[in-house]
Amino acid sequence: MVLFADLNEQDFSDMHTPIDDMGFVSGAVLYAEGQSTIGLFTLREGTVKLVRTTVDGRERIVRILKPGDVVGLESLVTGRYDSEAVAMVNVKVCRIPLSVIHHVSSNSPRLHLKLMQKWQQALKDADDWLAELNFGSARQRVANLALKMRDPEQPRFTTFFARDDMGAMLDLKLETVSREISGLIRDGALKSCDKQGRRYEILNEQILAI
Amino acid sequence: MVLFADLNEQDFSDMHTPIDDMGFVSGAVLYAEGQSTIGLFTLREGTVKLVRTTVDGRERIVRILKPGDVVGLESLVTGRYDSEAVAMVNVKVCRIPLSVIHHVSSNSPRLHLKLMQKWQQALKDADDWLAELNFGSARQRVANLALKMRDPEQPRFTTFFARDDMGAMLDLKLETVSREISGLIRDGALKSCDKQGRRYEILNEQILAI
DNA sequence: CGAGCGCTTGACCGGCGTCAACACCCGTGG
DNA sequence: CCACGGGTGTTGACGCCGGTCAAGCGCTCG
Repeated sequence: MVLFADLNEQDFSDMHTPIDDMGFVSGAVLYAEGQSTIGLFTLREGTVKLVRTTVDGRERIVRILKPGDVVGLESLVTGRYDSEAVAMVNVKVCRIPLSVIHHVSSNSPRLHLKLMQKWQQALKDADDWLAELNFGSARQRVANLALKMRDPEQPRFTTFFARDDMGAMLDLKLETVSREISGLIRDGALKSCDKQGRRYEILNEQILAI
Repeated sequence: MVLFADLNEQDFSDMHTPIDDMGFVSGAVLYAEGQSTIGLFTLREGTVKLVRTTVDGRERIVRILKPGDVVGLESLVTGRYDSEAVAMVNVKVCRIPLSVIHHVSSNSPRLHLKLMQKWQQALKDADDWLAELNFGSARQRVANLALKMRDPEQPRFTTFFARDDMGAMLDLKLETVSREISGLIRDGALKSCDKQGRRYEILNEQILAI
């Protein structure tokens, strides 16, 4: 498991509350911005977007979580969620009550370390997101997203999202995203693999890296 | 102190390594991106910018740290710094060797909690930075920065930075930043207090909040 | 087979970037 | 005390990138 991989038997025997295996369908909301905590989630399958709504009602995607990430980490400290979490596809998660984390982490240095690593990773992801995806021309943003979303097993392929989601990630309008993708295809950097505009093959990495 | 406020005598007696009180002049580099750790810093006075350099050589300011914040938290986990830290004014910091943190934190739940709070705050700051300052028109970005940088004691006043630094924060060119500030002054939202263009009085909060 | 949603493409316009000149502050040295 | 020079902030002119509005297409699912 994501958080409990390094625990020993003593640690496990300290847990009394059950841990729920849960599923959410695509588009389902795991929790809302500002909602008081119902525990934290470890993501087993699928992708989750963290969304913030600005005062003027526009939605901004601040991060994408992938399997192995923890969803709602901040509620461990504040008891509230800082953003909305939405399943981007059908996802599988484990819900862990805060009481379990609090109880075990005060006794297990191993869970402590794991939590620290999750915090560090989340912060790095956030900074990467800002530095790589929200800087420079529209072309560069889309290209960087393509590189960021490469399939770990098959690096020749990359997967995109719905165009308005991509716009909310990159601070671009969906039309601009669409145009830039078309441009990258024309320039021979990408090739479309499906008809829904999600999966692409990377033909020329150099062009994307500019 | 920032991290050790809640510790008891036992915790303190566990520390053997000295903690350095240090100062950096404006513009000095506390550490470089990728550098292996020399400990973490708690910021006592002044402001520090965290800078990332993109592959094509442009600089991006990912966050501003203020007194009470921890500088270089990530090195606690990875042993390296994820970004460059630069003093924006003359600053005073405490340097804490990692060995001290590691040793005390495995014995003190109080330090544990403090660290967790620092991680949470840093992550929230990062997400806020993205959602509030890097979204929308140039005018909105500058206005949001003005609100974010209000003086805690005298909320009527706010302090800006060098124009190119502001550009690196907001992903704007320095000329655009300058123009938008002038625009806000023309519209009666701000009033310049000094001749260097750093300190401004907020005359109309409504205009800034748009 | 038809309706609806999402993606693409086009035309046009405005906002921001670019390049340049200028103003102002400040430190330096005569 | 003033003259000078460099650094920083401001302002202007102009062009281009990306936003806006709109139409059209193709997929998917009823």
